Amino acid sequence: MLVRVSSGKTTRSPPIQPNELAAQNVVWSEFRYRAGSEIFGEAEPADYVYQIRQGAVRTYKLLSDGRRQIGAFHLPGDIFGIENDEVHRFTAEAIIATTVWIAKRRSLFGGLGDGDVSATNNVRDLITKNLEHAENHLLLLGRQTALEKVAAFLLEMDGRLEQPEVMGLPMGRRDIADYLGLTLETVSRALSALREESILSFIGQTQREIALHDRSKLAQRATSGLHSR
Amino acid sequence: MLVRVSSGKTTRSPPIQPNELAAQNVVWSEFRYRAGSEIFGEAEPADYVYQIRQGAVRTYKLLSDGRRQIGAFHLPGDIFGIENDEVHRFTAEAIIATTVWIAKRRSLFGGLGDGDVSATNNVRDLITKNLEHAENHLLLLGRQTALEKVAAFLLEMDGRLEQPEVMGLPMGRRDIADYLGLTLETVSRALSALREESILSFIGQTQREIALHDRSKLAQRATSGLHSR
DNA sequence: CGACTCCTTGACAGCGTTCAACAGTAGTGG
DNA sequence: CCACTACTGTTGAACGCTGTCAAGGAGTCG
Repeated sequence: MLVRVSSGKTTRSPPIQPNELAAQNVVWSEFRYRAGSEIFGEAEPADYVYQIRQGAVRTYKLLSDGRRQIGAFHLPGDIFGIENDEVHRFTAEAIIATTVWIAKRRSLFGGLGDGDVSATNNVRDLITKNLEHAENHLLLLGRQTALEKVAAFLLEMDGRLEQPEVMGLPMGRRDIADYLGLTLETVSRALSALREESILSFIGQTQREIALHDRSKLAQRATSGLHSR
Repeated sequence: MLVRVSSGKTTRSPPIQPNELAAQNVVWSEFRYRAGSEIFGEAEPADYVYQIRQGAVRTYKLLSDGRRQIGAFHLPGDIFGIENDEVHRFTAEAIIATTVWIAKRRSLFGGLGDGDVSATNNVRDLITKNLEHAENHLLLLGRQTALEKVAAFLLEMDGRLEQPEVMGLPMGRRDIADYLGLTLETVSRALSALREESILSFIGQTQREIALHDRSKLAQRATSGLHSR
C-alpha cells in the first residue's frame, strides 16, 4: 500500500504499535518530513492520523492576504490530524525535521456506527483535548497583552518540553508571533524585557535555547491574571 | 428529583423529547432564567446539558481583573453545556429571558463504555462543532482587524438568526466586544462606520435591530480590512 | 566570502483603548 | 405625570500599546 506524502523524504514502514491509543489492529507506518514541508493541507481529505516521534509540527489557518494564525504546536508524543469530519481544517507543516507514525483514520473510528466503543471514547478524548486547548487560546488571543501572551507561551512550552534545565524551542519568533497573534518584533521585545528582568536568559547563540530562572515571577506576568475561584 | 438552578425562576417539568439528539429514553425538563442570571459556572460539575427553546445565552471565561472572553453565543435550538469532562470549562449566563430544556448528562453518554454508539457519535459531533467554531474564532481574534471582526460577527448572526428582514440582536455592545476581543466603543464605532457606508442601518430606537442592506459588501469587509491585492 | 535566514533594536505611526461627555430609554416611586 | 436613577449606546479627544519600517548583528551554508 502506498501512502502519498505531500513533500519531504519518506522511509519504509515498520508496523509498530504506539502506546497511546488502544492497540486494536491499527497499523502504523513511519514517515519523515523535512523542516518546512507540508504534512497535510487545509480542506484536504483527512485519511490519516499522525503521532509525532521526533520533531515538531505547526497547524495553522491562513487568510487570503497571508495573515496566519497557528492553532497549535505539536511535540513528540502528540497526536494530530484527527478529525471528525472528512477533511482537515488546518494545514500542518513540519517545523524542523520530523518523524511521525501514521495510521488510517478509519481504523480508529471503527466503521462508524458499530465500532469499538472504547476506541470511540479515545477519539472523543483527543478531540476534547483539542477543544480545551483552543478555548484557553481564545482567552489568550482576545484578552491578554503581548507580555502576558509571551509569558504564557513560555510556561506552556516549559510544561510540554519538560527538559531539565534549558528548554530548546523548535520554532522561531515568527511562529511564536503567529501563535500569539503578535508580530515577531513584539515577541522579540517581550523576550528581551523578560531577560532584563532576569526571569530568563538565552543560552548559546541560537536564541532558541532559553533557561527559565523564575517560573513564579513568569507566572505572574502571564496572569495579571487568571481567575482562581 | 430536584434539579438545582443557580438563579432565575423555575417552572415544572413536562418531559418532552427535543428533536435533535436521538430520543433514547432521555428525559428533558424545562427551566427558565431571567436576563443576566447564571446557568452554570466555570469549574462546576457538568451534570446536565441544555437546549435553548427561547432566548439567548453567552458562555465565557474570566480573568481575575475582570477581563472577559465570550467563547460563543447560543440561540434557540442550540445545545450547550455538553462536556467530555466532569466539569464545565465556561460560565453560562442568560443574556435575555431564556427557556431551556435540561437533560442529565450521563443519559447521553450511556454509561461510559458500553453505551449506545450512535448516541456517542452524536455527542462527538456536537463537541466537534464546538471545536470548529473555536478554531475559526482563533483566526478572528488573533489576526483580524476591528472592522473585520464586527463584519464577521454580523454575518455569523445573520446566518444564525435567520430572520427575514431585520435581525434582532439579543446581546448588547459589551457582549459583542467581549466576543470579538474589542472594547464596546470600538464595536460602536465600527457599526457606525458600516452604517455610514450604507451597508446596514439601525431600526427602531434600541440600536439592536439591524437591517443588512449589502451582504456582499459586508463580506468584503469581513475578510479584507483595507485593500485587496 | 557572499548570500541568506533569523533575531534584535530603534524610531515612528496608527489602530484601538481609555477617559469623558452626552443623549435616549426604561424602570421606579413620589 | 414628572423627577430621579440606572443603563445602554454614541461620539470626541488624547494616550499608548503594538505594528510598521528600517538598520544592523550573528550564524549558516554553498
